Amino acid sequence: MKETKQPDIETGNKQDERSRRTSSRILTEARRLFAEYGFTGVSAEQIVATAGVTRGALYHHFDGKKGLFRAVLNQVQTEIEERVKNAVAQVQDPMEMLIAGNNEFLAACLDPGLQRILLTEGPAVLGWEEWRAVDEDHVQGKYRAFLAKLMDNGVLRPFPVDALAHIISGAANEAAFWAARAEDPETALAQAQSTMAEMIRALRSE
Amino acid sequence: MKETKQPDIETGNKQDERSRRTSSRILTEARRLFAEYGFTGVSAEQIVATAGVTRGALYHHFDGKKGLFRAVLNQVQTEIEERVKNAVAQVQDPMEMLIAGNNEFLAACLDPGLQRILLTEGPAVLGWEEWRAVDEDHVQGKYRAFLAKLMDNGVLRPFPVDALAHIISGAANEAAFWAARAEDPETALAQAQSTMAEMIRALRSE
DNA sequence: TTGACGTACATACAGTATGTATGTAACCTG
DNA sequence: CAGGTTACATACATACTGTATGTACGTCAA
Repeated sequence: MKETKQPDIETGNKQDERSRRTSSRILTEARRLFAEYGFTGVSAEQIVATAGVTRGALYHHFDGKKGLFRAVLNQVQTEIEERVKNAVAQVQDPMEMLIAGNNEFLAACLDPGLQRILLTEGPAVLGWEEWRAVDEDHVQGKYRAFLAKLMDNGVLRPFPVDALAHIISGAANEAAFWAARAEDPETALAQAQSTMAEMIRALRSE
Repeated sequence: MKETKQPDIETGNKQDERSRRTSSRILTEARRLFAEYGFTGVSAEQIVATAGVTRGALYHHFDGKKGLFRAVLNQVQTEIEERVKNAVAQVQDPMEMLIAGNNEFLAACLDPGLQRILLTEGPAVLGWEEWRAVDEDHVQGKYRAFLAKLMDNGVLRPFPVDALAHIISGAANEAAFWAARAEDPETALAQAQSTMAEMIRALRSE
């Protein structure tokens, strides 16, 4: 059976132990290599070679090279979800939660490897729709729901919530690209964060 | 000599005539097929076959498959540049020029094929940097300069201009993705346009 | 006009990629 | 401890890219 997802907690026997180690090593190397060379820039053979196995193992654990990429993307998304969740939990004001989450997302995407997997390769390899579906499951879905709540509560002025969610998300993605490549990424990050924060605050009900 | 650019106006002799027809047909078919299947989803052989030539012609006129894609992207960008320029020329108020240009860009990107070439495949095939460089030559460069002017004139509040330009551009790109896939793209487009317009207006000096 | 040279391709070939089918050793289970 | 299952490795068929080479046609000077 091809995974792509974690196989729900295995029993502790020897085969499963071996399985997990192998698939985990493939996943780790795939992430490293995809991050550096992109999906088409690295061959399945190179990935499994650095992981010390053959392509047989890859096709056993994942649904081909594309399935492997999917698994890598899910891992990346899960990590970002965690970071954003933690950042948001540290403030109380709803408006500031929005901004804190956005700031943390931007900071996370400063890593060029993560950025390439998530933002550059993701949509091209999986197609925009599948890519968005993955995102929806991790951060975008909750983000949109939160926006809707803020509008219901009258904190934000009324906007078409889907449109607004995509606009902000797209802004953040591109800002992250830019910041990561700037001469001084840290300064650029700060500028991106403050500029987006000001734009978001401008959406408040006056 | 590999082109990628138009070969400056050829003399009207028979060979050049043949050359132009061949490269033009390859370019046309490449655009159609890249738009529908993406860069990796179509082989060079398929492109030249529908164009009625062989891969020899492709490698003669373009710098390989990637060079062909570059040429297609440039064509797409040139068309968008033209559309946006015309739309902007129809209004006088600087603030409205900004919004009119943005609206027109969003409308242009409703076409899924154009969208795929420009926004999905572009960054993945060429890398974000080269992709941005192409964009810079066509619309992004002028856009940024215009933003800077509006800030100098005090029409817009002061922002880091690079950050702001990328934020707005990224917002537009993602809004276009969303609108094109919405159940009702026309309504979604209108929502994306009005929402972005409101956000842009919120940047004015009060 | 003609013959030499350049242009615009076509064809052939080599290298590398992917997916699949099949083999096999270790493991687990009744 | 036999029989089936799991976790891979190996072998193979197919496809795609780039390059090297061949060739017919066009062009131009003598």
